[in-house]
Amino acid sequence: MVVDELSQADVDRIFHALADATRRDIVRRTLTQEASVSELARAYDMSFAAVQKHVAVLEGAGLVSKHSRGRERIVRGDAAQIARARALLAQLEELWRSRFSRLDAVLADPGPGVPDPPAHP
Amino acid sequence: MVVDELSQADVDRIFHALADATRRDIVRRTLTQEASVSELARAYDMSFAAVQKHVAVLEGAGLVSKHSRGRERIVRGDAAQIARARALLAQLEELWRSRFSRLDAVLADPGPGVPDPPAHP
DNA sequence: GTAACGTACAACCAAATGGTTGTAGATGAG
DNA sequence: CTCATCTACAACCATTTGGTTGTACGTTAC
Repeated sequence: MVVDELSQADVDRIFHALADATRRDIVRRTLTQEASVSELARAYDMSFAAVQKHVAVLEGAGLVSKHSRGRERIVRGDAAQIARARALLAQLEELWRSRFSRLDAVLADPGPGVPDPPAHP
Repeated sequence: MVVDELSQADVDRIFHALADATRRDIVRRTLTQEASVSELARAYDMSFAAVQKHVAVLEGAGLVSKHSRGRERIVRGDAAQIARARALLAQLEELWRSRFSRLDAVLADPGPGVPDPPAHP
């Protein structure tokens, strides 16, 4: 599979979730070591509820998952979802590398530096 | 340089700019072939001003650049900025792959393999 | 059992977002 | 010159976002 099934709305959610420094830090942290929501909340200068909301945004984007452990909710970063986002960007770059394959532009505009224009009888 | 100088606010802008399907499409389009703002505007079901705003967001994030050509403003996608965003995601993934190397007890990290576990008498 | 902890969720608020319309300035075409 | 085109930008509006506080509930510790 080149890019697995991600709707535009899914991609919207992923990039939106990554467009916040606190959320990126939560992903970074929970990728290396899972943590409870309150452990995360202690790390940032905002209320518990605010951190809870950030985690919810990340979870909605599939960038972290939560599971229960006693009374705690353990948050774990999902590297696979990040890999999907990276693949999307790689696709864009690939599109750029192949930008000259649009040959119909050549017909209208031979451009400078074309030493040997094709003769057409 | 591993990651060139991008402030957190820069990264915020890049991912926020990518968190919209119309904007991603503009990037896709202008990566393969540059286009004027009005050419772009014709492609979407919204006002010229709305497209103009999207282009401004992309430009603020460094994902496209604009230059004048007569009375037109030509928009061109910037693959280098996309590469930077991709590198950030790659960094996160790398962090994940090395998540077991965090043995903070091991101050002088001997690296993977741990050939000689310390004896404690 | 009771108290403390961890979480969920609602209600509220200021600011940002994404769209609109309208106006005005440059530039190219006839 | 005159007119149409392309762009910039302001003003406005509904919705979303990112934060707050407060309340309620399940779980662990004592």
